[in-house]
Amino acid sequence: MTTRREQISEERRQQIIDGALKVFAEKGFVQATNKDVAEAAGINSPGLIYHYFADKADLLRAIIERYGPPMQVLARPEEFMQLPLEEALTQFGLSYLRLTDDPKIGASIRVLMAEAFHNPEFAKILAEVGPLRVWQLLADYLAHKMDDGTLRRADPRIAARCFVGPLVLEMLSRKIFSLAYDMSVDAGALVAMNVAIFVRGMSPER
Amino acid sequence: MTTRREQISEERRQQIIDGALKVFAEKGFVQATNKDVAEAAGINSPGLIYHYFADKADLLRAIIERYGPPMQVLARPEEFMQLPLEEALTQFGLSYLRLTDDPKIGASIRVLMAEAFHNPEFAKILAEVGPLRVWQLLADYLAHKMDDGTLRRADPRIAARCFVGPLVLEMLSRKIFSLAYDMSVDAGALVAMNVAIFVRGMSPER
DNA sequence: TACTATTGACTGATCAATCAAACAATCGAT
DNA sequence: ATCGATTGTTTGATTGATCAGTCAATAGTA
Repeated sequence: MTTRREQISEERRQQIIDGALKVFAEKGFVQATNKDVAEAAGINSPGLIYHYFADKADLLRAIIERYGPPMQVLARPEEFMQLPLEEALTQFGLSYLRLTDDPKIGASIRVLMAEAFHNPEFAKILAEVGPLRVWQLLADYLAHKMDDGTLRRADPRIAARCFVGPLVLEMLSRKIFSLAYDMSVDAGALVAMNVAIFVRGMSPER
Repeated sequence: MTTRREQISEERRQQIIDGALKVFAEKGFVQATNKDVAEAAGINSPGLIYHYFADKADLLRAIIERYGPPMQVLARPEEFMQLPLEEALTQFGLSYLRLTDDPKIGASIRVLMAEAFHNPEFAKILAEVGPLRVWQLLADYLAHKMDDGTLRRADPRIAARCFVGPLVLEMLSRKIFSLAYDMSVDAGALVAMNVAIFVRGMSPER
């Protein structure tokens, strides 16, 4: 049973996580001060943070747990493996780009990537639970489609990278680097074109 | 005429820039201390840095001037525009990936990208002098090839992104994130496959 | 009353930047 | 050549600011 007190306590905790996420995404983990976090979280004292979290790094851990990017495609890999080619690729592309539609997930990706930049250890762990697993799924799917003759034979890992590259670039430039201004390219159009090029480019030779 | 004194002075300056580049690439600009820089540069006092540079940010400026990524393709745009399709794309891809063969340029890209993460202002400037200009060149080339019937009609900016994406992803994961370990993919093979897919995928419909 | 939540003052550490003094090279005058 | 003056280089001690984390006191709730 959760008492009223535990509820409020949980809300406060969440409040602080969100404040930290906002500040970390803007200024980076190192430059964000506890005072910044307290202000963004709407609490009056930086000291209170330490009632809920062990230290600054613990805040980062909490952000990962709360907003670590999920990926819909990954949730049902067997289903994904059965989809026809164009549908699978389009769905893959769209869910990849839709990841950052939730600003909080977008912000958390920003924070985690920035952290990975300075910390190879962390980068490795992050890559393994995130992108690498997803790309492996895609590589497996492509290998399957090569086996049944829908696609021409090639190294499926390289092929997967060729398909995923433009998606990563889009996410990176738009959401992470906020470079939306002059290269206003529709996400849907990008995915459609990327799928079209890839499917034609990988169709079996005749 | 450069006196012996000016020579030594210039060497010291360079020494400090290299030390700073090393430390900034490893720990990030904010976390790197002047003491770190002095040690990496092989000088005995952090105070000396201020004899050669106005402040810490000035060190970053010096790194940009010294190691800001050049791009061979950009040097002779007219020549590039005249190349046949596969050759142009292959050359473009290889020079893109070769950028980071020089560890110092690789390190500087690391430093600048990490900085751009925390500073939208800086990100915009960096993007404009670097990637955006290169991608625009590619988009122009593709538009040209669409006009003469070598490629099918499409938005050249999106097409350019589809081609560049895998290259950026490769550079990012390999050199910037140091994720070389388990996905050992040859750069040449990646470029070749990316070109092949793109050329077939964008060839005119029959 | 007993317990938890909250505050803000405080501490100790770190670090960018300054500075005065020591040191070294260069050069002109003798 | 030698000397001293001048200029540029290097050092390490110091300063002042910032900030993560602590703590004792206070407010609020069951």
